[in-house]
Amino acid sequence: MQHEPPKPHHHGNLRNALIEAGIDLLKEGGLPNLTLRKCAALAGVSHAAPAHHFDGLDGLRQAIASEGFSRFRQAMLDASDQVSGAREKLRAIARGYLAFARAEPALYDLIFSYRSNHKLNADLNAGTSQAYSVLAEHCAPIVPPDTDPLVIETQVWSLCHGYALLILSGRFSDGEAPDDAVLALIDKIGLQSGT
Amino acid sequence: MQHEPPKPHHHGNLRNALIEAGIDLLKEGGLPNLTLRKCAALAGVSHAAPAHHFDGLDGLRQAIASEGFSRFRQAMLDASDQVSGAREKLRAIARGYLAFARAEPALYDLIFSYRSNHKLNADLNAGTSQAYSVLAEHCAPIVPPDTDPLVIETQVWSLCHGYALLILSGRFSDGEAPDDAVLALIDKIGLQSGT
DNA sequence: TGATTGATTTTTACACTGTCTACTTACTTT
DNA sequence: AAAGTAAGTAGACAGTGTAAAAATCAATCA
Repeated sequence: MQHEPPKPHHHGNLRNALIEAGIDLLKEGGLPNLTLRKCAALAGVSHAAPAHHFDGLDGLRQAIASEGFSRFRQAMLDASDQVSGAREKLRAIARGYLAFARAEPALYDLIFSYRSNHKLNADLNAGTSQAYSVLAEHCAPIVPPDTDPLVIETQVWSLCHGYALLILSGRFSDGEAPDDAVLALIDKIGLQSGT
Repeated sequence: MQHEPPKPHHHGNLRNALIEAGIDLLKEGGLPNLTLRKCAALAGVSHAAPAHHFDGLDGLRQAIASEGFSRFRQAMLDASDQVSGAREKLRAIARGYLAFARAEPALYDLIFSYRSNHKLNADLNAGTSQAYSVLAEHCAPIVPPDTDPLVIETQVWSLCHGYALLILSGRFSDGEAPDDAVLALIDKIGLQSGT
């Protein structure tokens, strides 16, 4: 039995290198800049290597999206860890959400670019579930007893998602996006309406 | 075989025909199905005609997006006209918003696919402004005296936009999307927080 | 050791796309 | 009627994803 680290081929760890190259391409030129051939060139392999590794362009995008969801989830968790209290943590989640969208707009675009008709692989499905779990767990404390948690989660998620996309669309000048005022609406989610 | 008369060469209203063909392509296969060459074939012209007319693919997409914004605006107005009262009309706007996204998902994707770096032509700019005006005018009555209208508008817009995209992502099974419960949050926008 | 085997990677080829240029047709103007 | 301009065509080119072959590499086996 060799305990030597495996040295697969020309390239040490082509799969990860391709994912990293793909993320760089996204940063550089957005979604349309992520092509199999550019990714191959950036990783120093032949143009057909990525397709074989990920079973086509969609597979590469799903692999990158899976990594993207992992980073997205971590951005939310990092923000949550800096405060305490249910509603404070929920607001922090929202701030982490927006921070990720602003820091990695193209990656954010990619992970939310899938529509219902797409068949997602296991990795990407797990990634989305784990990211959604973070949101759901932070919503749980503010769900009123007679309310479906899905409704509260969807309200929070919709507000963050929609606002993030309005920011990315360029609607607000730099530094003029009214984050706090807009996200203040989160504090009204889950409260009794009438009183 | 008769002697074929020379092709009309002058398509009556090629510009509109191409926009219509493009919308059909979107319905059929989503954003990636909208190509200059398919659009040309569907309109019965040579493959380079659309590029000449719209100055490239991006021009065609902007022209279609402009038409899309017009229909989007009309969908909101139609919904608003069916009810009366400020908050009722605002909720109706939201329902019209969702109805359009569900009816024309690819067109909805297209009109919101532009990022800040894109240079938009005059038509598209006007289209976005007119659509936003409908929202802003319906928000105006619920803006508290000491609040920036932009905040209220952004809260409503974010909620609708985010929720529409969650629906299109396939998160909810057919007929199980909790529209009313989620949009109930609109009723809490613009209210004094404490009380 | 030497050969085999199976997975990786390259090579080669093809169809499709946007764009560019030259060309032809149709209509307008003088 | 002639010239000129706009509209649409035809062909070529580089870039793209994909599929199939061919070549390379690492590990195993006799």
